[in-house]
Parts: sequence; structure tokens; C-alpha cells
Amino acid sequence: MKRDAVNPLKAVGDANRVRILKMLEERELCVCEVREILDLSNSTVSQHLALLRSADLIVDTKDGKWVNYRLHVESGNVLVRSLLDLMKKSFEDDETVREDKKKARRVDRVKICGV
Amino acid sequence: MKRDAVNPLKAVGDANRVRILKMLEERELCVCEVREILDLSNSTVSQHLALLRSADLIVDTKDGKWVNYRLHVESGNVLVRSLLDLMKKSFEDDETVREDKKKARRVDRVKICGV
DNA sequence: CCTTCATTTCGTTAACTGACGAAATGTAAT
DNA sequence: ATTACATTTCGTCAGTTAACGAAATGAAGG
Repeated sequence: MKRDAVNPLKAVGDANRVRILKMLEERELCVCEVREILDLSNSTVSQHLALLRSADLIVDTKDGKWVNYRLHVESGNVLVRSLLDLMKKSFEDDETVREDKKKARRVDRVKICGV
Repeated sequence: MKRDAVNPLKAVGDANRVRILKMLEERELCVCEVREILDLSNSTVSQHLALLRSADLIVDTKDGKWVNYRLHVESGNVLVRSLLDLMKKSFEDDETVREDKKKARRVDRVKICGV
């Protein structure tokens, strides 16, 4: 079995990363915005995002000193596209996910970063 | 976030468990048949199956001294059904998965168990 | 160039996971 | 009941993972 064929599935098997994917359904976010919502350390969030990126589930774009992450819905990896689609339909009733999404809509990077 | 909401995703994030789910698409199998195909110890296979069962992805039925496992396609858990559906469409090109399925079709428990 | 600040990388630690063999359990047939 | 044999549980071990703070990197503006 090919080495990293399972990586997208591994990546999605963690509650914090599920929360990240769900909040990215609302809009793209930078590291410190995700940190604010998840209430984890900056480095931890950065690692989660790096792992999701290496699984091809998200991509990043630079925006000045910020790095924006968004869902990689146009991935060439069929498993990735299917998983993002599955995620979109899942966890919609989860209270934490709902809160996260609400926060994602309102969060403002200039206010919360660098505190 | 509810404690075990992510369990099905966790369960599917392991190459050996992916292989198990894929071979169960062919037909139900007992522990020693899976052991034969995966070439792992009996206890390890048993644990993988227990984990998949606790994630609601498979169910077991007793058949004499054997325990048959099959995909839980009628699960009440939407995430589980979606995942099984996703799995069905994935890894079809994987050579190992193809071999596993072929073996699953031919394997005979009375011949290979208790060796 | 120097400072600021978001992000990443590094080093460490605690917890989890996947693997095994041995022992325990359970079932069917003698 | 005793045996045979499939499965599960137990105890253990090595490898992985998720978390943190501290240090390094990189980009924007003074």
C-alpha cells in the first residue's frame, strides 16, 4: 500500500484538525486567528496546519506578515476532494463547531494577533 | 466537541484498517482470514477489528467458533455511512488493496486457521 | 539596518498507538 | 468433562503524536 495514500485520512482523525477544517469552511484564516478560536499555542496550531497542508487538504497564501490558510477544494487528489466534501456535510450539529464558525466569522486578526 | 464524534475518522486513519475495510467490501471475514491476508498476529488483527467495531464501522456475528465481521452499512451514524461510502470509492487503484480483495475472495478459513 | 510581529522550527515531555506473545475465554465436538 | 481451536484480553515494548515554550525565520515599515 502506497506510503502516504492514507495521509489525508490520518490528518482528519484529530478533533482539533476537524475543528480547523470546519472553521475554514467559513473563510480563510491565519494562524493566530485559528489559535484564538482553538485556544492552543501558536506553534501547536502551526503544526496542525502544516500537517493538513502536507496531506493536501489545505493550502496557504502569504498576505504580508500573515499566512492565510484555506481548504484545498481544487486538489488533484480524489480522496482529498471526497474528504472535504464529507467534512462539509458532517459535524454541522456539533455545538463546538457551530461556535467555532461563529467566531471565525467575527474574528479580526489585527485585534487578536500579537497579544 | 463531543468526545467520540471523531472516532470513525480516527479509526480509518490507519493503513491496516483501511485494508481491512476494503477487503470486507468483498465479503465478511473472520479474524484468522484477515490475519492471513494482512500477515499480522491474531491479537493485533483482533484489536484492529475491535477498534473498527467500537467506531461503528463494522459489526460482528458469531458463527460457531468463528466470528464474522462485515461492514456496518446500515449504521445509524451518518458519518459512518458517509465514510464507508467514501472508502468504497477510494483505494480502488491500490495494488495492495487489489491483492487483498483477490485473496479475500479465495481464502478458506478451514484451510488457513489454526496453522 | 533595525525593530516589530506573525509564523515556523527545535527540543522536550507526556500520552497514545500498534505490535507481539502469553494467558484467558468461549464454543463445538469427541 | 476434556480436547481442540478461534478469539479476546493482558502486559509490555518501541515508535508516534500532540502539546508547550524558546529560539530562529521572514516580511513590512520606520
